[in-house]
Amino acid sequence: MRRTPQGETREQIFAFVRDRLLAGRPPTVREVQAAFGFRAVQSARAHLERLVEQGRLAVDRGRSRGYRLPERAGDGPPRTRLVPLLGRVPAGVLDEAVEDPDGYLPVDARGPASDELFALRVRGESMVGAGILPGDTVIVRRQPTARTGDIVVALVDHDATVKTFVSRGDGRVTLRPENPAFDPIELDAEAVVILGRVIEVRRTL
Amino acid sequence: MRRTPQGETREQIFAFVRDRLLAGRPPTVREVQAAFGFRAVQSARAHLERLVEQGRLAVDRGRSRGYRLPERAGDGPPRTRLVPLLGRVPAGVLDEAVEDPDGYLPVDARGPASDELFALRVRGESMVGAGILPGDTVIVRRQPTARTGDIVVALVDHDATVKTFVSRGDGRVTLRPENPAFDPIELDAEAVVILGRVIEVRRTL
DNA sequence: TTAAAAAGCAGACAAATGTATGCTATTGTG
DNA sequence: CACAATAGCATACATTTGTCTGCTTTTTAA
Repeated sequence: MRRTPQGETREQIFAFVRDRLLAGRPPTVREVQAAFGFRAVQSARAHLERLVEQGRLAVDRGRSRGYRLPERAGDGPPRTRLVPLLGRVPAGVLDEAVEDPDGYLPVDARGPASDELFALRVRGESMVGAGILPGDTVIVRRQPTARTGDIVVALVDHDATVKTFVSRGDGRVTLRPENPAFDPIELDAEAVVILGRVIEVRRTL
Repeated sequence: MRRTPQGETREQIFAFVRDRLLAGRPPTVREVQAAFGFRAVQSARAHLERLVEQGRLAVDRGRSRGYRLPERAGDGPPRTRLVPLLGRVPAGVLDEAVEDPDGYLPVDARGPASDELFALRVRGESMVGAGILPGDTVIVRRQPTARTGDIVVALVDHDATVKTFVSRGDGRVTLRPENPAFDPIELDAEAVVILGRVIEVRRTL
């Protein structure tokens, strides 16, 4: 029954449980017991219940491995989805490309439906002015239209390209690169095939 | 005993389990049973065991909620982890900041040392030249040292800042902004407190 | 056509797991 | 000091949950 200073063990228990939860592996009370060498289940349980009282943990009563991180007000827990990473988009046949992705990215998709998202690797330097570098990955929400200022993925000459969308009053649209070294692309509004809008940019270093 | 076409239900079960696992909430066999309206536990269990045979799921035998995503080498499904998003880092006490995060981000942590990650929101324009804009989120691997060229999070005047790390031969280091409007910071190598290295940059539009 | 595989049901058992009660010893505080 | 709060132990009990055996019906393939 060797004791530790007040609250110290509890901190370690919280860290332990938290790491387990972040790793997607909620622990049982007895796993906590074992991890800290308690000889009684209740020793672990008392700590856990205390953490719940303090609001640092939440719990599904009666369920196994029921301890969870409390959902902070406003934003709930991340709703992670896997989004297909497309190598290239062959001439607009998006559905086929989605069927055979290069891989999957985890995305916090609390907003839109998960099947309306896909990811694309950026080629070229035409968007460096917007902080989008070659090799970056963009996460795109599929939608056929866009508003001025949106960064979109559009089909130009049977190839997907990332540009800023600008709607002009005269029935034409501009796909604007964010790089003075590139020229804007002007098209008839009807001729523009928009695959979707960029909602996130990622870069792995 | 209404049947579904071969393999169809199994796909849905896999998607269900996968989503639960990605959300950090491994389901029980009976939860799968309930989710699909099976009248027998074994119906759900048979599907799950089949998915394990196929290598699409892994399982901790005898443990409750023991089904997991298999960790394949190479390009298997992403090993998603939730990484704490820190609002600010008060004077180097990183552990305390991790205890009370602003939220969590899903990260594909197939690489090494996935439990040493945290995320930070970038303030200021000092790194726009590297494609890191104000408001961007950086994902950081905790490490006390860095190599020249690494983009690091360092403590300068009790505040966390993102800069490019440059080690010079004379026992001093430079924290270099990637923006000509900012001046480099020079420090003694011993005086630099490096919190970690930036491994990913994210921007939500 | 016939056999094997697949999908599902029913019921039961055993292990894992959450929960409760009562106890001792230590620490902190008015 | 007295006393409450804290930390921990021991044991028991109830629920949850994983696992198993045997069965029926449909689909697939030899």
